[in-house]
Amino acid sequence: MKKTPNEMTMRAWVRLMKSQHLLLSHVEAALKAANLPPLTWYDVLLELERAGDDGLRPFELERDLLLAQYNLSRLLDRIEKAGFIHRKAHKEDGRGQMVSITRAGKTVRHKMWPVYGAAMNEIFGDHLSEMQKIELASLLDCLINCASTDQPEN
Amino acid sequence: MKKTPNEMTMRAWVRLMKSQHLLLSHVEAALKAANLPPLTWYDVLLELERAGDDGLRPFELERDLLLAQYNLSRLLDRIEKAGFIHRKAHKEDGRGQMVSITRAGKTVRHKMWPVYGAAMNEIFGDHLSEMQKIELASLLDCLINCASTDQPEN
DNA sequence: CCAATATACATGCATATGCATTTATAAATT
DNA sequence: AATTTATAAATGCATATGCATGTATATTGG
Repeated sequence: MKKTPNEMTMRAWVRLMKSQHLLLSHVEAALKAANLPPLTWYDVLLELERAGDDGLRPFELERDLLLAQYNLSRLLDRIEKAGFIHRKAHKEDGRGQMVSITRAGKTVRHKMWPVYGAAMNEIFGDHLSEMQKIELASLLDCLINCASTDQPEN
Repeated sequence: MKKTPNEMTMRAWVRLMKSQHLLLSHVEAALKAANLPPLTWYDVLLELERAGDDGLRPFELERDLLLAQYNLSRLLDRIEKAGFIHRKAHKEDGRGQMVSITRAGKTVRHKMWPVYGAAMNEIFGDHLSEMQKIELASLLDCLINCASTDQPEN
């Protein structure tokens, strides 16, 4: 069924790409304006904060955040260099490591959230009703599930 | 009204980011697997093909494609180097130039479309009904309009 | 007409991403 | 136990992106 998309498919596709781009740029710009790290750092820090003191293995972060392995490896380098995470060798698995958030990491994440959240509301949350958000989330959820099951990637 | 987003806002936000990421990766991977240029090239080539023989000014492309100026400048470098576009000085505006698509550019765009289209259908089009696509497009359209009017960027 | 400012585009430098490969260890197979 | 295969993570190299600034021309306002 390798057909070419119909009109409505293309319209929805383009809007999805464009809206995401606009919304993400807005939030990134807000963070930058506040002299805070980029959004990816927030995602990592949040995962780690939720994971508790033991932290997570990089490959777990990789799956959760949909990041490529080499990409995450270097992202962790940067965040570590900034002092927001801590890496140590894994006790049992000699190949691996444990990544945990530091106190400074928690602090910066807490400083990021109001900026992130406000920007999210401003560009997104405030423009849709609760009902619309539910509909949107449901439509996208369908896509995400299909994509995750159909596709080999992740 | 700098409030923190509510639960539904966050759910919808995350899904929007995640779905776009999954869908886009799928299409990019399909193009790469077919030894074709990335999606951005397609967008540029399509705009130029639609624009006709005279082509477009870079700043017009910039607005249409939501690309940063310096970013577009280098993108055009690469596409030009590949022989898919042609740049020449603008006749009246000494600062500017005209960018037009070459025959090879048209050819490659035509080769890209079936791959792009098939991937789009596979990961997106085929998983939503026409009605759902209309709903989705409409919801996103609202966001795009708000973002474009609210925000200074573009 | 000329100085000040704005617009169009390019570029040096830092950072980020992708790809392929490498290193190290673990698990599985014989 | 030795060999193969799989998994965890890092890295050299190419490409892409962002930021600030540079260069050239155009426009505006005195």
